[in-house]
Amino acid sequence: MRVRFAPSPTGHLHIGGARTALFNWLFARHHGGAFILRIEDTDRSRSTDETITSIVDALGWLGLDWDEGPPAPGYRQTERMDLYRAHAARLLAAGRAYYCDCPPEMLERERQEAERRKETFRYSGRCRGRGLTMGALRLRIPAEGATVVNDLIHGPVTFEHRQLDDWILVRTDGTPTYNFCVVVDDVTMRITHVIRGNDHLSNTPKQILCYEALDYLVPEFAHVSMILGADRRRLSKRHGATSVQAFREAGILPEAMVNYLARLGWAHGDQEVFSREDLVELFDIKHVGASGAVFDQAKLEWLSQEYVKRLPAADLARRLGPFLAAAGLVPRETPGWLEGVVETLRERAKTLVEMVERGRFYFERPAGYDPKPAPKFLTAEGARRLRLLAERLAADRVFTAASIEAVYRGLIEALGLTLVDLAQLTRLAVTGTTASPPIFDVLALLGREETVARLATARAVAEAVR
RNA sequence: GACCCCGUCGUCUAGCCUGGCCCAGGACGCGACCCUUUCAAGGUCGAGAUCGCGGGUUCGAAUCCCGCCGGGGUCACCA
Repeated sequence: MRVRFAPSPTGHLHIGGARTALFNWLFARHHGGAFILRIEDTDRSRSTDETITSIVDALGWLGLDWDEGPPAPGYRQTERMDLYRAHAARLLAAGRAYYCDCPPEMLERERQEAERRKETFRYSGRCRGRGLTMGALRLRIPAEGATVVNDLIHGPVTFEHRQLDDWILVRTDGTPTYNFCVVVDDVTMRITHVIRGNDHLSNTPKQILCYEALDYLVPEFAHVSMILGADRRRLSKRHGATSVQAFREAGILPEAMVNYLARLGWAHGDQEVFSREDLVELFDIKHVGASGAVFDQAKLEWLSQEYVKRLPAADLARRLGPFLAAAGLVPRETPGWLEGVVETLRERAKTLVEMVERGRFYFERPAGYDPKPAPKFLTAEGARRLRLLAERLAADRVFTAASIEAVYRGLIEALGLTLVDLAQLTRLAVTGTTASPPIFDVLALLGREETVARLATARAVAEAVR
């Protein structure tokens, strides 16, 4: 079995394209077939090498590796012009295609006329029997009968031939049209299953007729539904982030993206979390739903955190690296330190970006104190407590979460306080806010010196208030 | 407009082929409570779907049949 993903490089890889790519990849891996990447860059003006690179990067990030495709030559339509020419010649020689010299203005007039009569415009077939030797090349469509697309997701879909017209294979300037390229490419790449977006379903009968005219075997088709925005309209930039790149930058984990995309339209009973191996093993194109699916960022983020929670600390720490760098934060060199930090943050971050924000205080001193709780804690009494805390912590040689806790327990005992009082005061002093991971872990990670220094700073502020 | 696709909690879905186990199950989100040094995480409970609507078949329909409505896609010498 051979499948392909054929994006046109007109921008970043879109979420919908990513899902189509994923379904193709899963299908290939599940059946031990080949996954091919082909770049549909016929429309040169809109294609750039940057966008191709961007798509390739996005697929790489998602872990969708291809068995055939770039950078090997021959997988970009612009490199395959000879193939299209040869197939066009065959069609012409076999009488399955003919030249048409109807001027565009005339066709445009007919189109408007048809529109006025509230009819679908279809080419009249004026040049069918004229035996011209130049012009645009059109495919001769049988007038009678119907073509049925046996879609793996939708079941049989019938199209009457009278709804179709003799479409253009090759333009007057000699360039092949998209629908023709697709057929030639799929056929010459020996694609057995065409899994693509639902928006191509209507084009499929035209393509099938072309396969038949070429006397080729028709592949199987599976048309995946569209991804919709909250307003149930096709997902677009208007709905916010839609490129894979954007989610990557937002710190979503790729395994979450893959898991989420797979679950969007496909299900395996009640299971929600699937490893890549699970997906490869369980994926079945027949269980892909036929209806459109609304993209739900909240659920994606939930899944992302599921992976944040279960990834090995070292792995997570490594992945956090680029995000820390982007925020201008530098982790300590101490072996295991960043892993420890990440360990305290994983239960409170859905994305790597959120993890950086929530853990910022590990890397730099608080720029200020949260104005809401500050007046409550940074008082004369607060200053006294901070002094006592700093004194006792400075004397703690081991400085582990356990030893620090002992210091706190001892002090609340002596002062007749509860742990919250001291914990929140410390949080404010050390992180700038009253929400943080378990405070003893935080202090242990910060180290004795840094902790004492931050307590001293806060104490100075508290005393100044007085 | 024509043709084609789609229509189960707000959202993703299971169930539909092979009617009864479904006065519809799970998950996200939402609410409450528990746990608790804060925030989370976790646990428990809850609200939430007359299965798009209307007919029919049947002892019985989300599941089968017919009609309708709503949403989307395609109708280019664009891809």
